[in-house]
Amino acid sequence: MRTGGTLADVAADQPHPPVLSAGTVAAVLPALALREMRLTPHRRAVLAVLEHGHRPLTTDEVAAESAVPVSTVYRILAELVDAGVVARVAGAAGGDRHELAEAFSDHHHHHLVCTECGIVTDFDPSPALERLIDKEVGAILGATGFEVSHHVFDVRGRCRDCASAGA
Amino acid sequence: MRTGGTLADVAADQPHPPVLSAGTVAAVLPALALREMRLTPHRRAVLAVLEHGHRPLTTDEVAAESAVPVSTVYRILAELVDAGVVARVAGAAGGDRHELAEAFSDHHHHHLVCTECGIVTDFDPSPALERLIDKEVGAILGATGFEVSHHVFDVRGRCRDCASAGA
DNA sequence: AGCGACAATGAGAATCATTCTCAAAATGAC
DNA sequence: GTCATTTTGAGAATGATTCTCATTGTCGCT
Repeated sequence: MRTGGTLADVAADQPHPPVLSAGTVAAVLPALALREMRLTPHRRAVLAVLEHGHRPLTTDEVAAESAVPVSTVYRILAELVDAGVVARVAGAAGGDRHELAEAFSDHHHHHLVCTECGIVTDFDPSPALERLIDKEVGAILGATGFEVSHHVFDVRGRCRDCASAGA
Repeated sequence: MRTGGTLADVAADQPHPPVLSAGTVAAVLPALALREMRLTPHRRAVLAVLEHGHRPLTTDEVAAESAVPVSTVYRILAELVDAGVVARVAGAAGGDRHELAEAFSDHHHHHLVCTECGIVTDFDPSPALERLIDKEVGAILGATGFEVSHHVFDVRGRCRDCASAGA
């Protein structure tokens, strides 16, 4: 083989398993090391799928795209959530979704959750909103004794597809 | 019986099932009528429990306090969510929770979700934050084609009890 | 008061996502 | 290489939620 192989040919050979970016690898390794966890091929595959998803994915989506067995995906996701590398996102329905934790991803963002098909998309908040949220959230501990770890700001409704299809 | 019965005695006979307030009944009836649903004793009991809970309750909590069979509670909650009378709240774990929808409850509020024990408490946002959120959310449709129905602003962390017990 | 149509109920079966189990395979240290 | 440890994976076990369907309750009508 490989006679007149082009880049496209190579890409066609591996349509599914995406590759984990070097930057993410560098960021993730120390976090895993803290827990004495290795960056195994499977974990790498799961992270790669999440990184390339650019939106929270269901466990099934991760399993399908990473070609890792379901039971292993469940375990790996749980471990990664534990290690703080992955965030669990409560979607509309059809099971929880996961995405790279913000510290390992590009930026702070929020979610548009479609209550019809359950898909979740990322969207960026304005800095002004974030500043106000942070201020507000900071006051909670004093007022209620509740120890804040982070906040979730989701917007629910119908995604463009469901809105145009539905009515 | 009923010889020297006092109010306290009567109360002791029905410690659990709370009563649905007249205001809520008035607000809920038209919403049910739209769906040709009746305000049956069971539905009334479920709503009463939610109204008196003052925080999102799990299905089991509702079943236990309303003395309505579990399978019926599931169906009733689903119907009421459908009718827009009840809101489903994604808690930390241990199943979804439900509370009266904002339109039928006292006010707009958000949630403090304890990631340790899963309990969810209501808290009030500041008007300034709400105004900014509304403005921001209003811009989403134009920018993304996403048809917003409402927003969810949850704060996650450890409740006072778990924080003091845990460490 | 009686009837008929339909809404509501509930006990248990069925389903579905998630977790657990445990033996086999991979890895890293020496 | 060899050992100790971590990771994996197929399937069983669990637990929450949904479904089924025969029974019961309710409303409108007479």
